[in-house]
Amino acid sequence: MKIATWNVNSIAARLPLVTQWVKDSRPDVLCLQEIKCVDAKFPTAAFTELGYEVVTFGQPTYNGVAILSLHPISDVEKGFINDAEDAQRRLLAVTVKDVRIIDVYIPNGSEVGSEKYAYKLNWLSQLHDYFANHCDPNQKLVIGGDYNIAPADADVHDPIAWYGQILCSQPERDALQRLADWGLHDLFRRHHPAERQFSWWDYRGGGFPRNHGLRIDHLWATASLAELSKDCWIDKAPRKLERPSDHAPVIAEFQLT
DNA sequence: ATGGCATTGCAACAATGA
Repeated sequence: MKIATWNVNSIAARLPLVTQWVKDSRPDVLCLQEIKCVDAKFPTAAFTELGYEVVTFGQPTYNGVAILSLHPISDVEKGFINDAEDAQRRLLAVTVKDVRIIDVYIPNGSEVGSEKYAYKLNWLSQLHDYFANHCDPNQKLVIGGDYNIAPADADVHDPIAWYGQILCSQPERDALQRLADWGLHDLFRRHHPAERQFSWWDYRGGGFPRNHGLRIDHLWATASLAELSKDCWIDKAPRKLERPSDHAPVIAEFQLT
């Protein structure tokens, strides 16, 4: 069973590329972020034609998450428990084959010290509480998404240039560590302890050809599910195509019936 | 210090991203 995550930076702009990748890769589950459209405008039919069930939690212009699954989806939860109606749509949880799957688009944070940075740290705190109060570290659970945090310097092309900057600052990394301490394991690192690979490259300044990237898209799993994981990898191929997302998909394979 | 590139909503360029 393959579970994948991909920040597509607008599903409308990326539809041909995403459907082609889904046809080629056939993930059992795909968590999408930044769909940037309302639910009614999500191209659901393009994926049901490929055999997928689709759940969306969209909003116009910014944010929005969706999950595609080849297997039946149950127990859909949208957003945090006490979110206001107009809250930013960044969290979507489903159950597929007894695995709790949580799709997140963690806020970017703009600049360290900014209002958006405070919002990001608060959102991360809410995410921790969501796990602490609402999930069981002993269940099979995976959280996939654009975390907008490079967990360590090994996840950064130029750690000196990025030192203390947004996506790399210590408070962000500490917030991520709190989630890890709840009981989550970085599947890419588990299978590739020393590899320097990235999942996002800036559109500007030839970021991709120069491999000026960060590893900010992740699949983290509870221990019982991590034990069943066979590998986790980043597929750079779609980043090389015409009109790509600035993020590459991340995929984990599990030994599940 | 700034822009660099891309997307959306709007119908020019501002907001946002990372």
